[in-house]
Amino acid sequence: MNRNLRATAQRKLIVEELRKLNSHPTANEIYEIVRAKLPKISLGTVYRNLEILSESGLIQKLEMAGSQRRFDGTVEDHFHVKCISCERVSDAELPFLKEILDSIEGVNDYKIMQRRLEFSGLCPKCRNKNGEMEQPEVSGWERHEAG
Amino acid sequence: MNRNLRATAQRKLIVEELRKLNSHPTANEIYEIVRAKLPKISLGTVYRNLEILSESGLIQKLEMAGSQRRFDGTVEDHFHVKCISCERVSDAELPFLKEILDSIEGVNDYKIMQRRLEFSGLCPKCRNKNGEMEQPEVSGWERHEAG
DNA sequence: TTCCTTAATAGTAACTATTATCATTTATAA
DNA sequence: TTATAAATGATAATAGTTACTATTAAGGAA
Repeated sequence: MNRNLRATAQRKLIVEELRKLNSHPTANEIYEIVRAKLPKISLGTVYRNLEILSESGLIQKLEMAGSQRRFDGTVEDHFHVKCISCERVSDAELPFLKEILDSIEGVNDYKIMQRRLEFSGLCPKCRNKNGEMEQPEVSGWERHEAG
Repeated sequence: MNRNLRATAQRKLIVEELRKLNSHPTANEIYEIVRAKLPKISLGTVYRNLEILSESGLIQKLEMAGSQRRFDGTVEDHFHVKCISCERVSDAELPFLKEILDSIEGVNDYKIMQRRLEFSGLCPKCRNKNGEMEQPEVSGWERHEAG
């Protein structure tokens, strides 16, 4: 299943730069970073390599709900927290929870192969700026009786 | 925060049809369904209403990792399981886990406001068709020492 | 009831993130 | 050193979603 990956300059640089970061950049952010050293690299090459590299298990592809795909130079399985205000993503180590989730092998007759847990909220910086956020409320014609 | 929603035929129909289903249709699938009764409705109207209705808490917007947005006529908070083969999404009731997750109010100095748990795997139908799936393996120049 | 204001609509264009295509270049095994 | 197939850069295409705009129609006030 593992195709033979050639060690191209572009590919090596993408892995190298990604491993330097502990942020979780998007394909486009990675493109901007590697372009500093390899100005002729194309965005398509970045996308293609991020895909191939994550398929091969060399990097991790993060598909967070409702947002753009991000990538992680760290392969170890961990959870993520996303700031709903500035969109940044941090790692969350919660071994206790990881163990509980991994023990769940079946739900509704599905054979479970992946468990994804993702928190979102306000990061320390945005928490100060934003104060509190208000909740929407239901009213009017739309209310219905029972679920 | 809750704007005054007018009771248009389009809006009422979208809510009504969505509440009939226990599948989790995409915007386009909802468009096809309501078009049967309101042939002149436009896709933009469907998108706009799904957005407004979920902001108002009348329906639920599901942003599953790596896939298209889906909608749920049920507002009650619950988890989902997605089939990696046919893409269909089912509900998962796991009150035990829900309680644990809700008790987590902070991670890495983030103030947690939402917890999303999402399983994926093979649904009963696809499990029979597909048998087992293979794992990718790492090899070659790319290996690096420690994380 | 009729009128008025403004939200909502249909139709369409635009946009964003991602994938595909293809002629050319280049890593690597023979 | 050369042959070959993987990878690249440039660009077009696609999918899903959002924005725009002239027109229609809720729903409160007169």
